[in-house]
Amino acid sequence: MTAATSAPADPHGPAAGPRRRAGRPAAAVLDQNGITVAALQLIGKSGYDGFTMAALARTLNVAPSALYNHVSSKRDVLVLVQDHLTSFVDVTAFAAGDWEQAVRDWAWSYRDVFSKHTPLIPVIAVLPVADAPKTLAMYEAVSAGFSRAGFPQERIVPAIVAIESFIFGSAYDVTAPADIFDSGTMAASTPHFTAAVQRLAEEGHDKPADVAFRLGLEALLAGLGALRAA
Amino acid sequence: MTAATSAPADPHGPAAGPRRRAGRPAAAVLDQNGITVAALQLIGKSGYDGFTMAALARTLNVAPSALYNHVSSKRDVLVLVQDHLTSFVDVTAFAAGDWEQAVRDWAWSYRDVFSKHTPLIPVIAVLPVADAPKTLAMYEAVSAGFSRAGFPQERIVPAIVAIESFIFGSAYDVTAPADIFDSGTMAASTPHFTAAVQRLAEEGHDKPADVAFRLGLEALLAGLGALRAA
DNA sequence: CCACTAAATGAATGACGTTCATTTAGAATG
DNA sequence: CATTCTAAATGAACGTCATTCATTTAGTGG
Repeated sequence: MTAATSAPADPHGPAAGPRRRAGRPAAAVLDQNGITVAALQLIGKSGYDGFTMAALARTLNVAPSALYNHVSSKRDVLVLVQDHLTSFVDVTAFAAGDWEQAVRDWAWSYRDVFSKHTPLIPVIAVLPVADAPKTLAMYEAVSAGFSRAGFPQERIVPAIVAIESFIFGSAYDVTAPADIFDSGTMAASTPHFTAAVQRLAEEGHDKPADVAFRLGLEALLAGLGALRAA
Repeated sequence: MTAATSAPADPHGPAAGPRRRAGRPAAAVLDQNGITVAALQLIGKSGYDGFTMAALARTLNVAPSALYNHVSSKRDVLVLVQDHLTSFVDVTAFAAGDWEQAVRDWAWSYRDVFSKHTPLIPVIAVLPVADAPKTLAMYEAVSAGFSRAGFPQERIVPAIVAIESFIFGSAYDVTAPADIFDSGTMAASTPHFTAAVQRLAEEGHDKPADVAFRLGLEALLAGLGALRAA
């Protein structure tokens, strides 16, 4: 359905073979990769509010409608951006030996990448992997690491999904306002919660989102690591 | 900023005291509670795509602009809906003794409620608790349970946040298409991942989202439970 | 030179959220 | 009872978007 889907499978990177049937016009001003890069730049400069098809077309010196020759919807552009971002997620540690440390590195970098792009989370979370080749490549690296670490085959996907779910939720946390737990006028009626918030504020020097992420990730690592073969 | 914020603190429920200074017109057709209930009904019938201010006004037999006397934006309506939904999350088990089972019950019901309302997740995840009294009440019940279970004070909030992050991410999973892990034409280049997906499909009888949620939740329970005082 | 085609154009469309000047109608005041 | 005040509702705008479509443009292979 999406342009990302309808694009021909491209196992050897963006520069596909020149297989065309008929006369072809001049080198196109636009292509999916150019749109993706321009979109990412625009989002970086204007945020997701300023990211409109008109603004994207403007940065490419093109009419808005021209985009629809290469992309079937705005959501399609977001899918392309999302997949591109995924290539910035660090999976290198899965090539080495230490499963725990590899998951740690992967999870932190994954969270960091998407905490700057939370509007993409509703897209990525339900996107078929076939529509996102770089995301699929990430899954391959991660599941290879799980497999080598002695994870039972039938638990690999659920374990990855569980960690990923935690990552997505945690990415939102990073963007939450600092006073999100301030009870305001209702503090008196919520003594336990208010006390807990207070104690955390006294104690903590790291950012609250990082404290929670570390705590949850280490718990997951401990709990999931127990599934590995001895 | 939001109407939920600017609404007067109301410690005794919706029926506040009749403190008015001057003449008051007839009983208003609209109020925040009525808007919230109508919004929830509309979302249930038409989904979040069909949920527009115009459609909401229509179900209330009112002009769209009339809504803005009681609510300052569409986001405000979503905040009201979100807070209302939170009252359907089950926290009763925290009153009993078993911390693990209480967290289990809470987490599953929390996920089930919001898996039908994933468009609210970007809202709820970064919403100050002061703007959502029922959500705050939930936190109070949960943190009281953690406290009684022997959790160190300074870890209570991070632990709740971690579990909640996992819940939000998992809520998206529930809505993912069944073929989300189908590698399609790229299966050959992702052998480990494809094999893992295959094994899960053979093995599993539960819904994949439930398998992943159970696995992650039990891991979190084990890992976080270890923090409790002996 | 011709025929074909992908790509770009520019105008138009239809939603949608939101604003605002104006009207409405009950309640308090004297 | 008449006046005055005020919250609430109205209906007509506005501006912003994503998206569509008939038409034009310009290389390329035959």
